[in-house]
Amino acid sequence: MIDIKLIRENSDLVKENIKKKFQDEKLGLVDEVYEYDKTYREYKLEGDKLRAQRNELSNQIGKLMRDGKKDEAEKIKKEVSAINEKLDKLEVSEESLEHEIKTRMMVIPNIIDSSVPIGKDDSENVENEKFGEPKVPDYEIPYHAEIMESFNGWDKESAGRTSGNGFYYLMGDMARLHSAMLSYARDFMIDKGFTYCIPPFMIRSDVVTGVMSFAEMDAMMYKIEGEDLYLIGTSEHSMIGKFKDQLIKEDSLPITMTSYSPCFRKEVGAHGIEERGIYRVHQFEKQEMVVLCKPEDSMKWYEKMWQYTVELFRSLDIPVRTLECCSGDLADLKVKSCDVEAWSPRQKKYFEVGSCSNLGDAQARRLGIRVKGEKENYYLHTLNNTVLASSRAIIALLENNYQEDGSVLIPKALQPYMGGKTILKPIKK
RNA sequence: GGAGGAAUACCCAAGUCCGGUUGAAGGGAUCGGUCUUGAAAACCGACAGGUCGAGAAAUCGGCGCAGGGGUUCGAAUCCCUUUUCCUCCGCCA
Repeated sequence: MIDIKLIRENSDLVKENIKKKFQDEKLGLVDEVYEYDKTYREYKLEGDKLRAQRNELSNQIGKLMRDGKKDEAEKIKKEVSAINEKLDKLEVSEESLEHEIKTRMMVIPNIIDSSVPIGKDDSENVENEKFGEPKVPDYEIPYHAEIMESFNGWDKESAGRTSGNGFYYLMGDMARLHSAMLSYARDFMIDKGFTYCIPPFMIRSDVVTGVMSFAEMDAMMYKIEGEDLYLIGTSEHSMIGKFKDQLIKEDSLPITMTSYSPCFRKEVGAHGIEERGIYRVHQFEKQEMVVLCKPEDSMKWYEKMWQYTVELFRSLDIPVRTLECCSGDLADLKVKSCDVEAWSPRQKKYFEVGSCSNLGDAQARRLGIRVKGEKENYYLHTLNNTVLASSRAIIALLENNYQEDGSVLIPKALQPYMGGKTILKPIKK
């Protein structure tokens, strides 16, 4: 959510931004908000005056009653009743205007950073930088599901029976590898000075609408039946929600956290669950990094954060690149975002393993996360980035460390978490 | 899940039964000063947070005692409701 002052003072900028995001259908909202807001402030001023009058007169009644001047009090009571009648009507209008403004403000996209490339959709995202040599061995790399199968490492069929499409059992070494990578990612971030957190895996609807747009909510979130609770799609949701309605001391910034959680996603829309394997699934686990900082520091943190993920994947011998999200592909709350993509020697292209985002003050404004400033209070900036998402990371690791004989080398960094094993040998070919 | 109790400002806390100069006593903390070589203590003084609106500003006004709603001329105070915490009981890894 943007600051309504922007619409009051510079609505052209807001419109320009909507155009950059190719959401022209939302252009009208800006003028609507402008007009509603103008009327709302008129009504509020009038209402405030009436309320001030009422307060004044009620006080008088109090005094008269104490002095025992009942008749005079009764006279003023009638006056106040008349004011209240006017107010009742006015307040209904005030409230409905407030509502109209809010619903529009909730869908007007955040102002994107000037550095964001302009483009319609994900096909126009821009490669920023490559890290590590994207090698293609001269033997064929099997599909990751087949590799896992060769270790008796997964069971899709049973998961289909228990839970349906989009779920899986990880077994044996694959399950261990999964946990090992998450543990390694956790320790990696702890070493960077981030605070390790385990948050609630379910959150209320007011938190959900605070951290994401309605479009994202519909496509992602599982609702618990009969309760005001949603399964989180990422721990970012609970970690940002943690600060809802808080006034934070300036000297406690930046707040840098690395959180673990399972992630549940409906994956409705564009791609859906169509591929076999564990590329796109309803459930995975993720180590996340979340930063709350002063507005002027958020871009610095953005740069740092994606670099941490790159560093982590490079330490696992996985080549990566960063892909900058273009304006049209950027979610409405985001100021700037890039994906970290891992190399797939099988597909001979990169695929997404993480996403780093600067949300500016959008989440803070929606949730009321403010900082006590020296002169005045302000909304802080929030950022989040994937450290490591279990399912995608396993694919990247298996493909990039696959040997011709079907074994998989375990990168040095991971060996302590795998009981010292240096290689996994297939059980069946 | 059942039965009780509680929620007041940065923290502690009075006020709630019995509605009216209480937007809120008192204490702590904080800031300034006196004293001191310096500090502490003591004493003196200041300061009450937040948010919305009007205004060039000084300033003024609305809201605001966990959230929402109601009764009333008027609500921290009465009623309903939601949430959270505490105690006890039940269930449980």
